[in-house]
Amino acid sequence: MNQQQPEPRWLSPDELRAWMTLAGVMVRLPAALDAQLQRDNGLSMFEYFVLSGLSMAENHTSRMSDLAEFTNGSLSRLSNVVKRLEQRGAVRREPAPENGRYINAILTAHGWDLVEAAAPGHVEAVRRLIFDVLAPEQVTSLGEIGDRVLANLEPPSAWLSPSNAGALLEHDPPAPPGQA
Amino acid sequence: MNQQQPEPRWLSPDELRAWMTLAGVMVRLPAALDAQLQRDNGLSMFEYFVLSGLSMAENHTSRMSDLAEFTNGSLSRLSNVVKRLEQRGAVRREPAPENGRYINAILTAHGWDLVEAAAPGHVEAVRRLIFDVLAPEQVTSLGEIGDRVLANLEPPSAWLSPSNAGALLEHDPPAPPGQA
DNA sequence: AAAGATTGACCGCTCAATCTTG
DNA sequence: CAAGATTGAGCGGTCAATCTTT
Repeated sequence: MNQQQPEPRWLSPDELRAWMTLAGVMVRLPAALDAQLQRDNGLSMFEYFVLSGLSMAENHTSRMSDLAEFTNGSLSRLSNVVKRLEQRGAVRREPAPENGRYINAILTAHGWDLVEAAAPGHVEAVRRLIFDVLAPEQVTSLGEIGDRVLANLEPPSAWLSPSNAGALLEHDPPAPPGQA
Repeated sequence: MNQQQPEPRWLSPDELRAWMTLAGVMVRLPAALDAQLQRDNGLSMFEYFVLSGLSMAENHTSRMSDLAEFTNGSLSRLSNVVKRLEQRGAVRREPAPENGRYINAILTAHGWDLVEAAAPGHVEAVRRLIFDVLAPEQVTSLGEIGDRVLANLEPPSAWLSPSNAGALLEHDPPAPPGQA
């Protein structure tokens, strides 16, 4: 006992500033995008990602687990959200033919209309809030930085199906609004 | 009527990838940092920012509005959180002497102990999850990118006191753990 | 028994309404 | 009456327990 713990490596001024800024972005940017979607289309960003993910998936169909991964959400959160989307007629669910444990979420025609209506405004907001203020090389840089950080970040335990990750997006989108 | 709406400017493949990555980071990074603080110190990141902000403020004191700005939170959220922190004995509140409309939040000795205990682990997590995987020039780049995006982002309406913004951090920190 | 998914109780955030001070 | 702050109702997310299919 009485083991001396190592002096913490504090952040340099540059790092501290970058971190404070990043913290601000992580809070305010999603809030701004959520506000736009909610106001114009009555959707949360999470709901939009669900519908958008399905719109890009083969046969507009995706297993709940894959969809959870795609949306960066827990399976239980997704389950709740999909239930509500189903009540709104935007999605339906059925067990996968090949294995009854898997549940497929399927975009309905009405769900398609919802994404299609929401996509332009959302993409416009993303463009205005992010890419319009960045130089092209900053976009590249942002992508690389994000990739590195994300690769170092395991899914917040209790999310996710252990086995097959990322079946989504491994083929090309059948059609628009595959935009995010 | 029948006004033709402009064809939406979709995202380029690079932009789309950057945005998907960023979306992942915005969800998973806060979750990871929250998990560390919760597990090791029983604090949410928001609570930590509150205590940390006070620890850096003059006399360990800050107006509720300034603190809300600093923490990127709504005044009402802050009010609820500070109430709980007060019940835990980490903070106390009193009206500002010069103007009874202003409420000052003040860090207690116990609150100081809490931040001091939590800071090393939190900073270590920030370092491990972000700066350890980035080259120095990427840190610079991240800071610039974040600044641009943030500058373009007004506070989500209903947050914030209209007048005096950012009284916090305009003087130098009295002491550690001023490390965010 | 394990994987995939769902459920419900708890907790915290949001929004609008309210209170208080100047 | 306006600015600053608080309150409470409603809603949505989390976590652990449960259900179902293999």
